Amino acid sequence: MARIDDVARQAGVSSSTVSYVLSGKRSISKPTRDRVLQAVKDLGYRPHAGARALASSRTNVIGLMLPLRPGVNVAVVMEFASGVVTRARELAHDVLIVTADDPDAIGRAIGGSMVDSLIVMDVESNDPRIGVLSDSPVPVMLIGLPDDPGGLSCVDFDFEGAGRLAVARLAARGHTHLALIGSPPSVYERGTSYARRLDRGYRAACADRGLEARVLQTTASIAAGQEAIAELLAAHPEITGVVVHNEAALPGVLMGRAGLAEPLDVVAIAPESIATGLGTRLDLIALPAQAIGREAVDLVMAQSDEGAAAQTRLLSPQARALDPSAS
Amino acid sequence: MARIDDVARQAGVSSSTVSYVLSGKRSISKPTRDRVLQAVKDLGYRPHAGARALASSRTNVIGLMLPLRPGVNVAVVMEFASGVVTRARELAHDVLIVTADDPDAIGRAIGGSMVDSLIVMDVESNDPRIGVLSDSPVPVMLIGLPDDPGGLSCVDFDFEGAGRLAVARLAARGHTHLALIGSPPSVYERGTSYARRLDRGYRAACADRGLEARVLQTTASIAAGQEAIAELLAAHPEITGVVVHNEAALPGVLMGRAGLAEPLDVVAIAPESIATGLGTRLDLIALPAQAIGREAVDLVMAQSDEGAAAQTRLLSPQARALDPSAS
DNA sequence: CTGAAAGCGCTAACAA
DNA sequence: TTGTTAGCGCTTTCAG
Repeated sequence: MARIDDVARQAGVSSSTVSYVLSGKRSISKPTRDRVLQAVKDLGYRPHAGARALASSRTNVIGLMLPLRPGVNVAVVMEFASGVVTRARELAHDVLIVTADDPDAIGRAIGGSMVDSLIVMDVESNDPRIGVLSDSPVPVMLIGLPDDPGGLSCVDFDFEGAGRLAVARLAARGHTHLALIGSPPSVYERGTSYARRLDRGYRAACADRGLEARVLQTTASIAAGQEAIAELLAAHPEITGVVVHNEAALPGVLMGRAGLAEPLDVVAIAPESIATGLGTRLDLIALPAQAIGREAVDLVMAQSDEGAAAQTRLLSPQARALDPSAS
Repeated sequence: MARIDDVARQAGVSSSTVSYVLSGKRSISKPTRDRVLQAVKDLGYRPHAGARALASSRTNVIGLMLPLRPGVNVAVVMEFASGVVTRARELAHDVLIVTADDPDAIGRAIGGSMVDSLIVMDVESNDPRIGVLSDSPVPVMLIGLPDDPGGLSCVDFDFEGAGRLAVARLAARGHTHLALIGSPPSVYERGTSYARRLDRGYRAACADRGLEARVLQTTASIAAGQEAIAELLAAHPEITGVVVHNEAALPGVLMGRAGLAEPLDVVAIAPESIATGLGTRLDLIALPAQAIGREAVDLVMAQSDEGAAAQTRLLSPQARALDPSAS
């Protein structure tokens, strides 16, 4: 592997000049720059990431802490992650995976100066990691919204707004008896904030309209979705509209709906890529997971590069009718 | 952040002793070691990853190149990835994500000495990356089986065997008219080897038994799965058994089956975690994605640590009846 | 506009 | 069993 001195010699300059050409931190005359870049290309020179990190205390790597425990919806996780990775690459950064269940991982990544910043996914209302993260020497970005962010930045979807919007959509179409087919009980119990926030928005919007706010916590499986519909309509045949916030159960709900005599109006909250995969007509409130991932990168980079302050950003919900037959 | 000299001073030893205690590359008397470890703990010392990489030319990071293009089944990708990440952590390694669509990524990761080895997912029959990877200075492990591995190691599922096994299962249960609901046409066209290999095994096993080998390339969506069943039985009502190798369409196939008058025997090839999520009885040939990920790590580490030779390993298929109601 | 040289924090000979 | 020391390859003052 060629080193910086090889490039310098080949271009007839000093190694510092090569460094400056590559970093652009100093103006270099065009002829010199051209010679250097040519030498870089000729030799296939790649700066050694470790040496660079050691000398500059910057790694150009973002840590991404993601949940790998059973029960999380991997498709949704991947959607966020791909937003992070894609945006990071656009900004010339790489992404190091840090698994959430490794207790020492945070320390290793941050303390070991492996990353310039850290994005933490799947943050719960009362997340035990927040304490450790709060006095991290590098900027930390939470995806999710804990009860107390402890001074850390957060990005997330406005789930409360999404719950309200879902009810508004159904109410506007004349429905007066609704239900929410929600996250699994385990997710509620774990205190995952998005489930609670969606619930809150849904209930508030129902209350505003004097509607009864039924909620069915539903296991994450297609079968559970089917059962939920059957169960719901058996107990409450007057229900004509449901909100579904459970990606794994959604197909089952739609299957259940297909078998009904009376029409059932469904508003789903899910990433668009997942909803379109269902190939069904659907009123969708798209969970912009990719966009949130990208936003997380932008915000955390602003903090590490420009020393921007911590902030919380919620992305607003937007509904759209999905109609695969129309495309 | 405490540095190695701080630890050395605190423990009353030299920095090299600290280094040796931490790496275990030299025997250290118990009292000395204890003092060092105590100092490490007291100061919250973390070795600087870059400095370590620079001095030792080892990063303890594995690169994982994964497909992020639209159309890949993220759930399946994540399954492989989680196997890689989990196993890597067990072996005290971290994982750096390298996206496949970034043409320069391989060079940056390998040339920049960011990783000790590279695992490449979703390798196609005639993958253009193989050329570059073949003369990589670090060991490379392919997940997938190209026509010509170019001297690189490969791990994959024995899809051909899985195709044979699926037919054997159905034949053993007395079926004589079968069909394969396979990958989307785009996957076949892209030359993704697993689709072809499964196809080959399926056809061979059919041929062995004098059965007609019908194949329906199916789009990756639930709706497509439903349509596939309808279409298939409309054209060939004599079919009583199908093999499904299309995770996204599988739920649709099962929905379609539920609506039939005659029973339809289904053998699915999919990761177990995906199949169990369906909550249905199912004859499953589990695609051991996690195990493959783990195996990839083990093999590539054997290469980088012990200089083991490149090799190809295919994991054998195993069938099992899935019955959620029984659990 | 360019160069020389002092580290960044660690590992691994080489010595003792 | 432990210490001394010369780098690893780069960035960035400080000089010119």
